[in-house]
Amino acid sequence: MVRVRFAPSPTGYLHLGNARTALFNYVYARHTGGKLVLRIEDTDKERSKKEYEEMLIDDLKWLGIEWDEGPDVGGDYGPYRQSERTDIYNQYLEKLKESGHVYKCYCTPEELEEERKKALAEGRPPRYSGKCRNLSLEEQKKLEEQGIPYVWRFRVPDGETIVFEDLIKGTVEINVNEFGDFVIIRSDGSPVYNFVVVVDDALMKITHVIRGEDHLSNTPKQILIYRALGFQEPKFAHLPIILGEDKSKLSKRHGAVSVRAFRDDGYVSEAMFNGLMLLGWHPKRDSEVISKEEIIQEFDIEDVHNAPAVFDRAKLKWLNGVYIREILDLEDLTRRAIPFFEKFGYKADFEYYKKVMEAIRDSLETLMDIGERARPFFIDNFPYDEDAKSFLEDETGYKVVQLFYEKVKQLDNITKEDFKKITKEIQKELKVKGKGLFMPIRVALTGKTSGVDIATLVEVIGKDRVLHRLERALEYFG
RNA sequence: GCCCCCGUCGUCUAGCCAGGCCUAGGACACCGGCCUUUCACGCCGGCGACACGGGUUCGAAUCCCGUCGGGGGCACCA
Repeated sequence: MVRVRFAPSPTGYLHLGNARTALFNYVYARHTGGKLVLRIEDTDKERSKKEYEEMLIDDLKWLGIEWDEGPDVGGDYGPYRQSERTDIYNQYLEKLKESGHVYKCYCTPEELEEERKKALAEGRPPRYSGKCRNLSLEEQKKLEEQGIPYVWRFRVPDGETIVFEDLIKGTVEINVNEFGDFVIIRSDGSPVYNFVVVVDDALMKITHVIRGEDHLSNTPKQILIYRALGFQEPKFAHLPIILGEDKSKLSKRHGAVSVRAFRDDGYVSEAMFNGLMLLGWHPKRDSEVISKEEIIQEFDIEDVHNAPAVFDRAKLKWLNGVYIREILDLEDLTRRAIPFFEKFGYKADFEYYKKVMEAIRDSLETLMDIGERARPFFIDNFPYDEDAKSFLEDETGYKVVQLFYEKVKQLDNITKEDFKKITKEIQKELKVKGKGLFMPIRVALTGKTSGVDIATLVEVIGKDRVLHRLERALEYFG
């Protein structure tokens, strides 16, 4: 049974990179019929916040990711919040003490920082010197009597090369001399990531660790701990990181990079899911528009591309448009669009929103575009664009609108068909066609030279509002 | 500085592991055309890449070596 996990630290919104990692884990779990565990890595008290955890969960759910075990749903391997697992970590720290894999280190952060700088300046890898490695009990006692705090360091065996098979990267070899004895318990007694991640993954029976490539160089440290504790190592798969336009790791500097931001900007979750998957993975067929179900069916972790990917906003936007105009069901789409209508102050009932969405969905890329494209359906007293005025300042144009007004007035109601019939009549009577015929009407009804299909517009807004707008235009340009 | 990872159109990628089917396929973007009462949508077409240099081979995008380039990591962060 495959067991994978997504283990974010609640230090902010759900970042696109993390979202993608979560997605790959989720999809892999579903593909293999395994389980996905959500674990909150909140060992950094300085940065972790409870409200961030809720936002994180909310964003994950919105994206369509479902987990089988986690802080909110429970499970057999909890607790799923690291801050609640302190006893467990202490228990395993004891084991490491007994086996002599760890020792106390009394060096101060200042001392270490100095060593670090010196090493860097001399072109050596900045690693811990091992100064406290062989302190005698008397020496330790003496230091403790002076009230000097200590951390627990893991004793790294000298010169060993750790080799592991990464499902994406292939064989990776790293010599442990690259890093010195590393801290696993802070001076305040709290455990550090590299230690807890191993204890948790092992105890939670994680079989595949799928995470960002930025963790690649941590892996040997973790493998050392797996071995020291006698745990079986999981399989590792390191996903290439996501880059910004400038090819550096995607961060806030690159603009909106949280799932929440895209959601607020009118992106639909299906498009985010699809789009994020495309960063490093590709369906077998040519079309890149692919549903969650099909992805789950087709996905395999070993098919993940191994080079970093630049996040392509334009493509995600296009994909979002595809979902809006071709894939989502009208009713569902309308429901999701309501917050956006409201945001722009466009008030109406559901049926009306639905008609509007039907009319404009083909021209939307994001739900935010509703502000622009839906305006003619809601705003009656609009300004006339400068470049649009000429159509009504033109004598024939003005006559077209006058005649159109007369004809609409005689109808009970106006439908698309009526509109076609009327304009055809005007065409004959005034001998105008094409732009000369439609533009004056368009400008009179919307104030613009471009936008939604006019026949549809008049049918949706109805006779009274059409008349009102025409009167207003005739008066304005008369 | 050291270590690790990576290098196919501007971008995401297919192909690479099992060398010939590749005068390198698709998608986004861009450009042009068509459709259309407008914008958009849609359709059609165009532009455009195997980082470089050696080797192995009858034959290399695919295998090997080197160079260059990019990225990540080197915390009492995760």
